[in-house]
This record gives sequence, C-alpha cells and structure tokens, in this order.
Amino acid sequence: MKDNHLRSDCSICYAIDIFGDKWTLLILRDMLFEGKSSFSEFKASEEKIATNILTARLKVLDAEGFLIKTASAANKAKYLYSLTDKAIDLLPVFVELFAWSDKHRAVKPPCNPIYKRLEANKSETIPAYAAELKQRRDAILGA
Amino acid sequence: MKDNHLRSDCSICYAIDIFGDKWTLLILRDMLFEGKSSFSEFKASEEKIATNILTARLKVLDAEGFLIKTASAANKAKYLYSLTDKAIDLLPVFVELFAWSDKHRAVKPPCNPIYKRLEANKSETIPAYAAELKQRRDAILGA
DNA sequence: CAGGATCCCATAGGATACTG
DNA sequence: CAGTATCCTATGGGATCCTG
Repeated sequence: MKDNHLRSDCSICYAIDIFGDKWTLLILRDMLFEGKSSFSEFKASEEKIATNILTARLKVLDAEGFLIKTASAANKAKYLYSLTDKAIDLLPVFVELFAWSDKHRAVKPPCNPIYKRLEANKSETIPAYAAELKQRRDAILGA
Repeated sequence: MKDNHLRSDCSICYAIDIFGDKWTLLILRDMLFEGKSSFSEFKASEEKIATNILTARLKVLDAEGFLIKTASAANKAKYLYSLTDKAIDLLPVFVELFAWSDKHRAVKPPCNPIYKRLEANKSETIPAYAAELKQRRDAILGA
C-alpha cells in the first residue's frame, strides 16, 4: 500500500488499510483484553511476533492514533503503550469478531472471560468496559 | 501462515489467519453489500484487485466454507459465488467495522445506504438483512 | 468471461545478533 | 528492557499475456 494513498473511499477499506495484516489486531487484542502495555509483554504472546515486526506495527499504530507511548515512571528504560479512544472504540468489532469465530471454528478453545462478559447485554457491558479501560489509561498518563 | 497450522488457540487469531489481509474482506463486502457474485464483478471494484490474487482469495474462501461456487445457468463459462451462512454471519462484524471507520476517519465518504439501514436497531435489521441474503442465495442455488 | 501462467518486484515476516 | 540491524526466505501483489 502506498503511503497515504487510499485504495478507495470505502469505510471497510479504510480499516483494512490500517490493520489488514496478521499482527496488528493481535497487539490491540493484547491491549484491550489482556491488560498488556509493554513491548516485552507483546513479544511474550503465544503467537510469537518478531521484534522487527512488533516495532513496525507499534510505529504505525502510533502514527494512526491508536496508542500513546510514554516512558515508564518506575523504569526509565521501559515504555508504556496506552490506548486512545480511537482504539478503545474497536471493542464492538472485537466482540462481534469473537462471537463469530467462536460460533464457526471447529475447535472450541477455552476463552477469555472478558469476552464472555461482553457478549451479553452489549449495550451496557461494552461501554462499561470501555470506561474501565479509559480510567486505567488516564491513571497511567496522569490525565 | 503454514497450512492448517494455527498460530494460537485465540479466536481473534483464527479469524485473522483466514481474512487478515488486504483483499479478502473486500470480496466479502462486495458479496454482502454490493450484490456482487461473479469474478468479473469483483474484478471491477474500484480497488482494482489483480486476477491472480482474486483467484487465490476465492479459492481460500471456498476452502474455508465462506462461499459456494456454481456454474451459471445462463452462461456455461460463467460461475456464480454464493454466500454460506458462515459468511453471512460476519454481518455484525462489518456493521461495527463500518461504524468505527465512519466515526474515526478524517474524510467522510458518501456511504452505502445498506450500512445506514443496519446501523439502527441492529438486533432487528441485521437478522432481517441476513434472511434476505439467504433467500437470494437459495433462489440461485435452487435449494 | 473466468481464470491460469508468468515474470518480477516489494513487502512481510522469521531468526539471530547486537546496542544504549 | 526496548529496541536496531542484518540477513534471508516466503508471500503478496502488480502487470501482462494466454486459453477454453
């Protein structure tokens, strides 16, 4: 994809142009549902992302306004990645994607309890969880 | 991705392993929202997919149970691609993705009226549209 | 019209080693 | 710990031509 050159005006295409690959959504999953916020935590996920890919994806997510990078207060050599509202707004997409996957894949894996919590009563549970995420973020950023 | 080798048990990862690329969701979009059902119609979409990629993606979508390929009744050399329930079940994902994109992209493009119809009253409109799609499909397949 | 076949390039991504 | 730097391979993908 050429930089800053949209393939079309389509809204779906806009989304795919940003995170239509094998890794970006997994990083966002880690942040949205696994409470992860650092390079080494992402690296430790079971899909085993390579460090060069991880660096590249974090850079894009930053540039596209999905996350904010700050230095850790405790450890100067450590960085923390916080979610923007734009990223948190992807929650409904993840919930639907999860529900679909859970319905159609052959093997049923043990699933993250947070998903289960969000599947029922979506119009209440999702905004509530989004608020939690924003609260955690603001605590870290000291906003 | 190695064939039939899942990177992890994660449900999100399952979905990404199938359609985590720049083209697959656009083909499904064309089928779900644009009423397209043939090779040449997909090829004509404004993102200009290459024929080798299109062939490859259709093959994967077929193998993964997203569509059914049948010979056209009218034209023997023509094939029709119909959506399976598995593909139609992606409707909620598309609707949320569309809503997210529409909220966060800088430029607001003129949008497909079908999306607008599905954004309100989702729990009624989405199943209704899904039923429409299945009806159309069954008419074609003569089921 | 639906694709297959080729050629070729760019990017994705894996593995490993290294640095502040 | 958070990357950078390489090196290498595999795949994605564009362009073009060809065939039943």
